Amino acid sequence: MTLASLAAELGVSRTTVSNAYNRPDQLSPELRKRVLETARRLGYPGPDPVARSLRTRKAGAVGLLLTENLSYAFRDPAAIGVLEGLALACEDAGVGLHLVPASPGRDDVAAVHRAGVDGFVVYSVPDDDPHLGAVLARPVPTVIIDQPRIEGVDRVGPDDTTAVTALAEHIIQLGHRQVGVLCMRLARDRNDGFAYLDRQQSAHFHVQRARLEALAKAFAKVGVDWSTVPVVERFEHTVDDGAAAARHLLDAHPQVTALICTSDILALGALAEANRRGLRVPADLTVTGFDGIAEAERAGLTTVHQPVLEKGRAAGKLLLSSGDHVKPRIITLNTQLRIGTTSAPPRTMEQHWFGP
Amino acid sequence: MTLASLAAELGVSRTTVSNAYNRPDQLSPELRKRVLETARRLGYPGPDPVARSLRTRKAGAVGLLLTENLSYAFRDPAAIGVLEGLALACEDAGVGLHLVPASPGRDDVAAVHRAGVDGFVVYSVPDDDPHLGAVLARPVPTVIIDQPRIEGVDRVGPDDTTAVTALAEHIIQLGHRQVGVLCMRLARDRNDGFAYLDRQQSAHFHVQRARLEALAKAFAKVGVDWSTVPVVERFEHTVDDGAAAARHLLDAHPQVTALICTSDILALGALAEANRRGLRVPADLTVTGFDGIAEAERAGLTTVHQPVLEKGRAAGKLLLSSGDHVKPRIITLNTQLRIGTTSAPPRTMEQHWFGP
DNA sequence: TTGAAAGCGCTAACAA
DNA sequence: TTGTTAGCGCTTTCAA
Repeated sequence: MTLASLAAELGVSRTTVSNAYNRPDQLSPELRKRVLETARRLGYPGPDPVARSLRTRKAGAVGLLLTENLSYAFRDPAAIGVLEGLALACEDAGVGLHLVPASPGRDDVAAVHRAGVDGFVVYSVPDDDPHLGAVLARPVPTVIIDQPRIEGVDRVGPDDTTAVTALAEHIIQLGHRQVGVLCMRLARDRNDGFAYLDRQQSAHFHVQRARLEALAKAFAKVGVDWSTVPVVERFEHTVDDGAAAARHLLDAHPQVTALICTSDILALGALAEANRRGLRVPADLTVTGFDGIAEAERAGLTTVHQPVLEKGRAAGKLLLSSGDHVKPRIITLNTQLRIGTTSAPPRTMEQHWFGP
Repeated sequence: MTLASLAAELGVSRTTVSNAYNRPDQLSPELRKRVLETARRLGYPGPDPVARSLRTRKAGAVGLLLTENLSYAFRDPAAIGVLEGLALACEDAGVGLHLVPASPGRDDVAAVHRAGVDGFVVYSVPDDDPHLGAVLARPVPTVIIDQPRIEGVDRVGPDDTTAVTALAEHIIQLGHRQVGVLCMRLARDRNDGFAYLDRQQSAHFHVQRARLEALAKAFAKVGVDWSTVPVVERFEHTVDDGAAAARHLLDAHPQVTALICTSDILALGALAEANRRGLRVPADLTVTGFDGIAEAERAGLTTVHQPVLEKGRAAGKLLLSSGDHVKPRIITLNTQLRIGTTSAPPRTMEQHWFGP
C-alpha cells in the first residue's frame, strides 16, 4: 500500500490523499473522511516518513554525537543531565533525538553519514575525533557542548578557566601548596597514570586542558612550580577509577594535602580512597570536584556547580533555532563555586594556629 | 551538490559515484580516488541519508517510545538502565536510537508517524496510550518492554506475578498482616491518594495491576481481606512523591506494620518518611521496594531485583533480529528477591516472642 | 568496469 | 476543491 495505490483505489489524485493527511483544510470533510476510512480498511499506514522527509527536506530529528561508550553517557549523572536537557528541548520542538551509534574504538564514521537528521549536537569529544569530522562535513547545523572549540561552530559550555581559577584560589587561600590533581582522559589513547606537562599541554580534550592550565596559572602566582605537581590521568570515568587514581597519587606523594579532581565522579572516588587509608577529610586531606552532581552535594563535596540540564537544553534550542543567524553563537553558562565540607586548611596550617 | 551533479562534473554516471561510496570493489581504485577527491573539492558531503533510506527501505534507526515526561526516563535509575541496555544493543548493530518526542499530555501522535525508523521499542506505557496505537499501526516490527501485553507483539519483561508473590510470602512469613501499599500511577489520569479495588482492578498499567493482584492473592491466602488494605497511588514517580504517599498512608493507617512499594524509588521515599516520623526501620516498620536499583541496594532495601540493563538489551536484540520469526516472542527475565535490612517481623510479633 | 533506465513514496507549485 | 506535473537524491537491476 502506498499513497498512490490508495489514491487509485479511491479514484482521486495523490494530492488529495496527501492533503487528507497533511492539510485537512484543503479538502472537504466528507472526502477526507472517506480517504481516511478507506486507508484504514486497506491497511494503509499513512505517508511514509522517509519519503516525506526526502520531499520536504526535513528529517524531524536531531542527532546526538557523543563519542564514548554509551555506558558512559548513562552512568555519569552530569551526562544524563545534559541528555535530559537536550531531550526536553527536542520534545518542546516536537523533533526526535537520534543517538548516533559511535563507539570510541571502531572508527566507523558511517553511522554519522547514515543518520537522517536536521542537525547535530556534539557532546564533549576530543578535537581529533573522526566522528566529529564527519559531522562537520555534513551540510547541517551543529552545536558543540563543552568541547572541542571549533572556529565558526556554535558552542555551549561553562567558562572552565574562570570556574577553575575560583576553585584554585579557594584552595590556595586555605593554605594548600602541596596539591595533586586527578583528571579525566586527556587523549584518545589510554594512560592510566601520571600525566606530565607535555601531555597536559597537548591534551586533545579542551576542557581538561583548560582546567589544568587554569590550575597551573593560579598556583604559579603563589610560587608553586606546576611541573612538580603530580597529575594522575584516568581513561575511564568512574568512582572506582577515581579511587584507584587517588591511591596511585597518594602512594607516590603522601605529602599532598589537597586533591583537586576535574570531576565529581573522580572526587567521590578520592573520598572513598581517603576513607580507606584512614585519612580524615578535610582534616588530613582536602578533596574537590567539578560539576555539582546531586550525589556530590549529598556528600558535601566542595565543587564547582554547572547547570548541566540547562546546558543540554540550551544546545537543543540553539540548534533548533538555527538558520536565522550568521555568526557562530557561543553560550557561556554560569558556574558556581560551592564550598562544602571536604575542604579546609592543611594540617600544617592548623598546627601553626594551635601550636605543636 | 548532489550525487548527480557530481557525476556530471566528473563526466561519469551516477552509478559510478554511488559505487565509489557504497561498493568500492565495483570500480577501479584510481577512479574511486578521483571521485572522492572531486567530491571533497566540490564540497559534496556524500550520499544523502534520507534519499538513501528511501531507496534502500532501511532507516538505520530504531525508535523508542516512552510516553512520559522525558524527565522521568532520565531520573529513574531503572529507566536509565533500560535505556542503556537498548543503546548498547543499537550500538552493537550500528543503528541509531531515535527517541520519539511523545509527551504524555499532548496526544500528538504525529511524532510517531514522522519517525524514520525500522522498528519501535515501546517502554512501559498504559494500554490505552494513543502513541502506542500509532506505533502498532506502522508497518514495522515492535517490541514492548514491561507493558502493556498486546496479543501478537513481542515482549520483554519480568514475571511480575511470580516476583511479587515471592516478596509477599517473605512479608507474610515475617508475620505482617497489617500492610499498606504504595504504587505508581494506575491510569493516565492523576490520582494522588487512595486507590480502591475498582481502580486497582481496572488499572491501565498492566505491571502495577499484576503486582497488586499478586499481593492480593498472596494475602488472601492468609486471611487478609484485600479490600481493607490501604493502597496509595502516586502519579509522579519520585522519591519525594514516595515520601508524601507514605505520609498519606501512615497518617490514615498508623497501625500498618509493613509498607510494600511497587518501586524502589517510592520505597526510598517511604524510608525517608519513616525516618522523619521517628519510626525505626525495620523495628517499627518494614519497607520493601521493587527493581533493585543501586541506590536501593546501598540503602539495604528489601526488594525484588530485575536486570534492567539486560531488559533493554534483550528488547533491542529482539527487534533487530526481527524478520526470521513468525510467532511473537516473549522473553521473561529472571528476578531475584533480595532481602535487605528493611524487613523484619512486626513489633507485635517481637512482643510475643519476648513477652510484654 | 561502467552506464542507462526505472523507480523508492511522497509533496508542492500551479492549473483547472 | 481537486488534479497535473515535476521532482526530492538516491540505488539497483540489467545491459553494454
